[in-house]
Amino acid sequence: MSTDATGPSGGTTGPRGIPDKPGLEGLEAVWAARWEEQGTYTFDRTATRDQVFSIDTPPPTVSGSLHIGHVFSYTHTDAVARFQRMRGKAVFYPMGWDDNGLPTERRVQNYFGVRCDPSLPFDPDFEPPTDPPKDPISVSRPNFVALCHRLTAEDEQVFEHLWRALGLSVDWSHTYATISERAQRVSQRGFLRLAGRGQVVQRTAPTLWDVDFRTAVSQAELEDRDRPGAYHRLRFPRVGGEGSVDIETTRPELLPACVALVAHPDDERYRPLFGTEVVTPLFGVRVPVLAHELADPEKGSGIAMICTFGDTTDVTWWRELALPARTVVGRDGRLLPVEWGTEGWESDTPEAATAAYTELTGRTVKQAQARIVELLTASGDLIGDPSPITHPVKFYEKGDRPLEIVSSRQWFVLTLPLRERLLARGEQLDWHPPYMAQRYTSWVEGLNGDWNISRQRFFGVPFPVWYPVDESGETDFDAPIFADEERLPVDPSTDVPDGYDEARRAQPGGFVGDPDVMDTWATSSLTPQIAGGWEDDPDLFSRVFPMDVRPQAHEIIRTWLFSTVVRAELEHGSLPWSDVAISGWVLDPDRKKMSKSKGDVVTPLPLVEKHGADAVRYWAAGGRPGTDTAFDEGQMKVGRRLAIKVLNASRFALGRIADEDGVVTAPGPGAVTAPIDRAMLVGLAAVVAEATAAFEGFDYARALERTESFFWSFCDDYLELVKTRAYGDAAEAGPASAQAALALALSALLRLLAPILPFVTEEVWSWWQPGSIHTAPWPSPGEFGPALDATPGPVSVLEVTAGVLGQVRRAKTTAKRSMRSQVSTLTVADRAERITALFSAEQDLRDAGGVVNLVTVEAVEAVVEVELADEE
RNA sequence: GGGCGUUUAGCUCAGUUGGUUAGAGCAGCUGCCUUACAAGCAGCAGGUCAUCGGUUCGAGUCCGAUAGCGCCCA
Repeated sequence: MSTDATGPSGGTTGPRGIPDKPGLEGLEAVWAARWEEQGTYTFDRTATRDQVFSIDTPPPTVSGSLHIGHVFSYTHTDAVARFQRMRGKAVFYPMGWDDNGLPTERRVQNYFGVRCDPSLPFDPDFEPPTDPPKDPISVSRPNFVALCHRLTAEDEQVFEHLWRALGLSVDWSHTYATISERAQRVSQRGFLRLAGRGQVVQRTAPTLWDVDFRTAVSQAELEDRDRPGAYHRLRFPRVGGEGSVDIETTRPELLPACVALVAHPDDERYRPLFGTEVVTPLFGVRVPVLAHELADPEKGSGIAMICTFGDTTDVTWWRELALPARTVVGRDGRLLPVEWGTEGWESDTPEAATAAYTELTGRTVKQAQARIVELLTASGDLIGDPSPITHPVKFYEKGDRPLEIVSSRQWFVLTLPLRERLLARGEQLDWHPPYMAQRYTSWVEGLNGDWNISRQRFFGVPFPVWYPVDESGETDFDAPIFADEERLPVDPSTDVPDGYDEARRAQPGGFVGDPDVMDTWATSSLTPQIAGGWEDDPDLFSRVFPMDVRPQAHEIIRTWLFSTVVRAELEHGSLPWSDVAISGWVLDPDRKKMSKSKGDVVTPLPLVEKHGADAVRYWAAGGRPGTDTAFDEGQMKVGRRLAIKVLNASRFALGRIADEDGVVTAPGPGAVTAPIDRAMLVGLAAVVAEATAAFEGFDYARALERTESFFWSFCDDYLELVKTRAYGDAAEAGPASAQAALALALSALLRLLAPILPFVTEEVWSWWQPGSIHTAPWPSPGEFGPALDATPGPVSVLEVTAGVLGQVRRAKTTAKRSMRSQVSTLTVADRAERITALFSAEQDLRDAGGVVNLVTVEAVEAVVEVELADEE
């Protein structure tokens, strides 16, 4: 035995020989190190685009917790990557870390017990305390950002360790981070290109605003949550006419921001009022009664007040009906001071308005609502009691209080004009599974605003923009000073625009930097450009872009997928990739999504250690594309058994086809002459074809299922049937045929399983083959040689023989006899062609079943009788 | 409110263009030390294919409705 006990070592890659007692223990560490050392997964930069398979790997949020869902979806991608590599593609499989943005800020705040105060100066000696203090320490923005970088670096190590243990075939030399200098440069360059083409503009506009995080959020980050509320019926007197109009609102505190009433154009009740005016209670403001189709006649009294701004419908009405804005809610979620009677705040009764509004100023919207209800009740303008309802309220997906809509200056990517082009791009994409395209389509169709990319946060990519400050100290936002592309990345809070010096920062006649950072999606939407070296490495970019596939989960179709399509369309006039592979979720055994709050999140690394990486991957690969899958350790045990079976079956087969040093002694494909051996290879060829087609369509689960099913019957039936013959002298035709067929089948089966079970297949491959299985050619039916050329008979010899063998086994089991016991007479009645097939494998059947006498009878109906020999 | 997916054995899931008696694994039960594997092997049992209706010679499969579960959008 030439194998040394320490396993593979550097240098040679020849066969290592067959171990006496093969096992799965430790394969992950051995092979992960070997792959790294050998550069097995290194991207071949000389390959041209048509020879490349490029993957836009999802960068995991490193500040989030590792969970089993990561293992699940990344395994899917890795299986496809490995298949494509074996098909001869140069696979571009980078890894990214998403460390940019709010999740990291939150984690840093909690982990170190700090809070960012941008007004503080940088403290070069700052060190966070060992234990986070109860009251957060205020630190400068540069100190805060440094802590973010420190923590994410640690988090990335944890992820990388898992990915390596799991055997992802990533080229680690192409790793990026979304806050890295390169990602910042790409993000800023992308922004400048958009600005140069007028596709991103700055404007003051109604903006979804989280009052706790004090930042704008985009439509894509919204979620509806059902919250209790109440309809308040308010009475608006008519101007110059008799009577009044009652409206119902859930936001009575926004009455001072009311700019109009609105009803459906076909609503007979309100038709006569269109074009007339009413007066707001308490504040005496004249507002028009208008018509718009979005007013719902069924809702409340069928007529609503438009406020600036209570919800997104208000924004639509405000824009389409060209209404003025009266802003009352500030960025802290409290009511702003107002001077009634001045321009924009005209009132018939300014003194009364001021008196009422003074009661509200400075209060939160919730407090203001309680107070205004008291005021309206006292004035008699609130009709009846408020009627409680439950209604959907818009929240920032990471937020705790309902969003407000405030007017503010933000950068918007103009997505609304792109709607038709984006829909067309969605149709050009190959979706796996296809029905996921619907999520994209309905999202694009439902777009109701441009994409706000400004965020009033600290840890992110800054805008490469400054603004001039005029002689009176006012910032001129309409004349932004853009950074030169050559300087990127820049931080306008510390860098100075060309032609200025630092002394003029925030001075009259000087400049100020844009204080905001970009939405994380403004960076993540450029992952193909960041990973592919856009502009920084044009040679690489031309070889990998547009990419082949974006793998991702379905819940971020509206964010990540959508925004990536937008950026590629605007920047390159193309799709960012040809295919998108959507993975499902991991559900807990109750079929609910696993969630941290429920405490049922499963940490993956212990599972890998317990069952082995191949076993965990086997479970993951059982989840079909797009389908949610229950967490099931039982499936991991099944996977482990499969891996062990691969070891044992290989050891057995190799004992017939190679010497103890792993040198193959079996004859070539031309020696396969026995009909049963041919039949086995014909079946295997069909599996190869099916698995290949499945992998090409990103259906790793189907490929695995077919391969696994064939492999088990190969072990249980074929190996048992040819066992005796394969022991024979290779100089004879029978043994030679069996040995040649075993060599062909084992080689192909190992390669078919390699994308799912990379460790055990590599281990076995190393016993008798040079090089890595993961760069070996994907199997093709052609390699089975002339064995497939013979016209297959009407029935499969293997199927018929295995069927009869099964009957023999059943008889022995029923008689509670050992499988070794002899069959004195086996009588088979069957159709002529099946009898003929059986006879072509007669000796194998006799050997495997211990059959002494074989009697056959031609019959229409198949009957097998088994007469067992007496026990000795 | 509109849409997408899903419902098959106790559990997890296959079931391709409609075509014998609906399959597999796990769990259960009964056995077997069989020179690759007891971490194994052989066998048994277990299903009104969610419900109702329709098309068809024939429906788990196609069509329509209903219900449960999950999700997307408004």
